[in-house]
Amino acid sequence: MLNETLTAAPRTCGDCPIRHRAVCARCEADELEQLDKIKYYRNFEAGQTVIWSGDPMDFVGSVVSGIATLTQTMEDGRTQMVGLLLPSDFVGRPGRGAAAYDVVATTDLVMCCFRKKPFEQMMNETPHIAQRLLEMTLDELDAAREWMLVLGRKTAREKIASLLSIVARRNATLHLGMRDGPMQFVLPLTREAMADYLGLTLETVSRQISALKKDGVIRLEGKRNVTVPDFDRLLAEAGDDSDGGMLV
Amino acid sequence: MLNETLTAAPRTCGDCPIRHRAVCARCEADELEQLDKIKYYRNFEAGQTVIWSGDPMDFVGSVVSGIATLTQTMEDGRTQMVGLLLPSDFVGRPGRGAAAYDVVATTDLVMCCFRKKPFEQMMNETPHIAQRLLEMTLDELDAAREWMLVLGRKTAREKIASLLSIVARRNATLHLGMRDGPMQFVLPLTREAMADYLGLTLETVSRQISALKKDGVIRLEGKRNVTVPDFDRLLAEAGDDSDGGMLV
DNA sequence: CGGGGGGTTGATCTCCTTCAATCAACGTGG
DNA sequence: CCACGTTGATTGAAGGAGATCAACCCCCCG
Repeated sequence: MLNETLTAAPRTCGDCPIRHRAVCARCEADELEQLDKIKYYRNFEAGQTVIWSGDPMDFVGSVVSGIATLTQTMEDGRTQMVGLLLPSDFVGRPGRGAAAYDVVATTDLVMCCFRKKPFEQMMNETPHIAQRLLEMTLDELDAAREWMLVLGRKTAREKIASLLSIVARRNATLHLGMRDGPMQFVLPLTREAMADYLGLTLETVSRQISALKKDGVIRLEGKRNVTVPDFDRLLAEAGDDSDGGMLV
Repeated sequence: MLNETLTAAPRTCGDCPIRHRAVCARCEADELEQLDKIKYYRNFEAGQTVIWSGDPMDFVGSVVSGIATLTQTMEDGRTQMVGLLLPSDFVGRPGRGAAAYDVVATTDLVMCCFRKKPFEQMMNETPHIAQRLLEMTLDELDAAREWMLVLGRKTAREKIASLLSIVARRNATLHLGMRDGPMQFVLPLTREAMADYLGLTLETVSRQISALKKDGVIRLEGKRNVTVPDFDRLLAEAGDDSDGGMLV
């Protein structure tokens, strides 16, 4: 359960835990070699800002381990998370000079960065990268649209249940396709981060989590360790149909 | 002002009003010829459903003229719009067998459809299509994220102002880059569609539009014709900084 | 003339926010 | 070792923005 994230950069692409899921997933050996020449690792501590919105970006890259958030902020300080970056997720937009969002490390973070200019050039030459990036972007677009339903139409309780089910599902697929029985996982977000994700206040998040606990939908050990005794029940609370809207 | 949309399909790709902005934008003459063999036009009347979520999709395509909406619906009937499809926008996801969303024609609609299988094959062979689709998908993702801020953190009044400013801006860029002076445009959506877009009820939409009118932010002729005397004022009401968060 | 779709407006209710107090865990320095 | 501050979280009380329920209008069309 622990140690699902490395804390150090892998030595070579062969060692890389995200080798088969990141933007480089489809690359051949020679293409990896090319990428290797323009890549470098960067480490961030929990809480550190990776990029400020509006700053010039001279790199793009992948999350190797740890979790980061993508957020937008209004002048008066209201903030909305618009992306949750997990290992293998891609950061940055080829062709864009400045960052559009704040990127903040939620946990300790390792990123595999590519210098932007040469990466863009490689994209034009080797279709494997562009193909994979298209696939990943389409997936993100689907996730964003799913989230628009959550933000626009779901109640606070449903929002929390939706977030929990998403984290739970991701955890299950990560850890060798859910053995049935109660699922357990660690919430990677503070109450405030959850509120920013769901368009709520942190007080409401806290209240609804307590309510779900009281109603037996989830169990808690400490603040972060969640157990879901009945996943279908959680999905029902999220307002999803029980097959979970699988799109594949 | 009128007749910005054709009501009939173009005869050839050369005539096509979206030739330089759609998924085929980067194609060479020979590639267009190839596309021509797998394409066909379809017409829909206002209100008609183009695709039902969950239905098998044997085509993908572009909006040639008219407007369509992408919506998600929960079992109890709550619906959230997750995309507004304007001329040149792409419909469908290569690689996916079934539709993930309802697509409904808001106005009379002409679509340029490609049979899915051969289109997917062309995508693998000609990078121009995949490149353009990636670009378009990244733009859509940015739009979706902008919308997540609107849905999650803005007030009803700000939501309406945001929607109006988006429609206004699109109209301005379409019609030869805003001559300054009051902008005018036609709202392409009913109050109910706006509500579905913004995560509100149609009553709230109506009230807030009335309020913006009373406060002089907009003027109305009939229900649909909007005049914006001071665009910066509208942006301020939307909670955007006056440069409009340009990302380029 | 009747009917229906789209829109506006009013009254009431409710869910979530706001403001505020309290708590537990943790680290730090005297 | 204990007082103190900090950070994340919980809980309570009060208020408000928007939902809900409902009446009504306008206009087009059969």
